[in-house]
Amino acid sequence: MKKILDFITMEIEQAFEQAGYAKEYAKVTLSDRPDLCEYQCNGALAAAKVYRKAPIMIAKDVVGQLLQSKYISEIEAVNPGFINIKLEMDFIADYLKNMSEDVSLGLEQAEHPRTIIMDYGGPNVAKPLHVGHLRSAIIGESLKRIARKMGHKVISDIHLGDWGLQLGLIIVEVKKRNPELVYFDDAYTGDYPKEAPFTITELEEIYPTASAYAKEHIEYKEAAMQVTYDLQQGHKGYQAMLAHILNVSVSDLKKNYERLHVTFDLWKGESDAQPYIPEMIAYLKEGGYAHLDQGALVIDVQEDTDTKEIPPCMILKSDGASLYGTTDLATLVEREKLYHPDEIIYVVDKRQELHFTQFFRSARKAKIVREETKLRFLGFGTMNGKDGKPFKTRDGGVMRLENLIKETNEMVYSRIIENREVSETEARRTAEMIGLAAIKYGDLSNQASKDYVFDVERFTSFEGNTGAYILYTLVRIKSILHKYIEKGKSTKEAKIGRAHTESQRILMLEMVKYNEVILEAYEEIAPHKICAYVYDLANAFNRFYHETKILLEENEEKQSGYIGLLVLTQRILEACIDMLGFEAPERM
RNA sequence: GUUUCUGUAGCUCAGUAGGAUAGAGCGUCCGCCUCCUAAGCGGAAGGCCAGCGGUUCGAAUCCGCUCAGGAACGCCA
Repeated sequence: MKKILDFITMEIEQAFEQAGYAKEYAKVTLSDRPDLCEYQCNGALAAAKVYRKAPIMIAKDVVGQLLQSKYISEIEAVNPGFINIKLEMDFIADYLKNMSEDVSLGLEQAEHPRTIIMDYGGPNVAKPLHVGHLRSAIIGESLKRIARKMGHKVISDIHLGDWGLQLGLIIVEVKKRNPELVYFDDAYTGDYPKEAPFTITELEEIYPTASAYAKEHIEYKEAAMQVTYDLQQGHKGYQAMLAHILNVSVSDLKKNYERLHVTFDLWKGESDAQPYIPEMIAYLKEGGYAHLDQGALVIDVQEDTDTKEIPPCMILKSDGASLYGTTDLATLVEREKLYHPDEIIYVVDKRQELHFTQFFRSARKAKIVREETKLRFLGFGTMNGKDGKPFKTRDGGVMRLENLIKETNEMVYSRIIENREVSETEARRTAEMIGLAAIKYGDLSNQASKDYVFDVERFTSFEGNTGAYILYTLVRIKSILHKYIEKGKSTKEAKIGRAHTESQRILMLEMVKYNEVILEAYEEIAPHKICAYVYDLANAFNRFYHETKILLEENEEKQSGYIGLLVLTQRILEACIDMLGFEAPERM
């Protein structure tokens, strides 16, 4: 379905041409003076220079062409040269009718669906999820859902951190504690046990212990580096150990991501890229893309237009071990081979930006990706505490994600039982839904690239621009529709008609924007635009709700129109929050 | 040091392509439940858009400088 703006722009373009001006000036935008008009065109102001004519004259010429229109009810040229537009009511009503008849609510489906790999999550195995992982998961999940709604094929990959020194450290520590295990017996040739020699709880303790110990004891660290190297060279016992670490860790991670309603199509990790590395290194050397520098293998990525020095991308350390640049490139080799993506989006902490420019340039230079493959880096900002410093627990430690969710839900729960009389189980279940909405909405309503303040008090408050407000609006709609159906009426027969009041018209104008808002959020990889929209829509609805007695309305046609609006508003809100990654309860 | 991001109401944030009177929420103050969930709605106060200069008919937005804060800067990821 065409966007509402397309219809109007089309007409205005025609008018510009008929009046003798270039149609490039016919850009129509939402009005920023809603008291004066609904849409506006500022093209006459821009055109004034070129045509050496007063902008108001141009505007008047254009308006003169548009006195008859299917879409526009009022159009006016205003000093110094604005063109103010109000829409035809029947046109709005028809547009909404068409939206409700479409499964995708009139959202234009991609003509040529792209295959997009979304790389987000990126947790380390053997380490519990903490708040640092929250943003990547929330933002990435939302982008995935938005792109899918637009009709694209999205493959999400968690890209586990399961390679590198951390593995060596874990293995060395396990060896220190249980040297008798078969994994450490080089003479052993049999099968390795299926059961892991540790639980997730133990694993979570092993890594920090080892890491701390390595800082104090150089020979321990060297042993870990050796083990890392051996692992990378295919040491059987260590490989088996890695499999255990992965198993234990992944099943725990799955549980936690599920709680966030975050899912991945692929649970690949850095280790999966390993098989591609030797061949890739050979290719990079032979092609002359990489060279030795101070003993390390690097790819130069400096470009003439750079204002700063970009250090080369390091492929192999001087001891021959691979590092993150290596695995990232090798992962790209695999992705090209298996999925042939049109686009890859990395949702990663913005502090890694330099690494990603190095890595992207290397990939391009060495032709590891096709020229038309788009590589995008969405760097997100830090999640800070109320003090403006990186989020910590009360005693200054790293906050585990589990605990953050638990605390949020707890807070929401206590607010629910303050306000409503509900059963314990319902209150708990509702608290989980609101809690998730609170966290996600709190995060996504900020621009991803900026740092933001995570304030549980504010996010879980039941007032103002919060996730709970959106859910509450939905619950109100559901409640009315429920009662309407209880009266024996069917919502399916409801027909959207002309607006009878100002608040109804405002609501309808808000609904009509859905299409363009989602497209914009997709193109700019900006979920916060959906948050802003969903808030405006909820606002417009609540105002309408307040002024309109829907169930008491006696005029059948009016009531039918109201119900039609409610049903469509519900569908739009639900589609939006689905793209944000949460859902609404039946009651709250 | 170099590079880069950020600076908008007391606080947390929006601000669409350079356009009309810079918008929300929280907090403060004032109204509104005999009526579909008041977790709501209406209203008021609150701004030199960090500062200075430039481009333009017109700047929060573009350019330059200054100030303040954050971040990155080859063998960690």
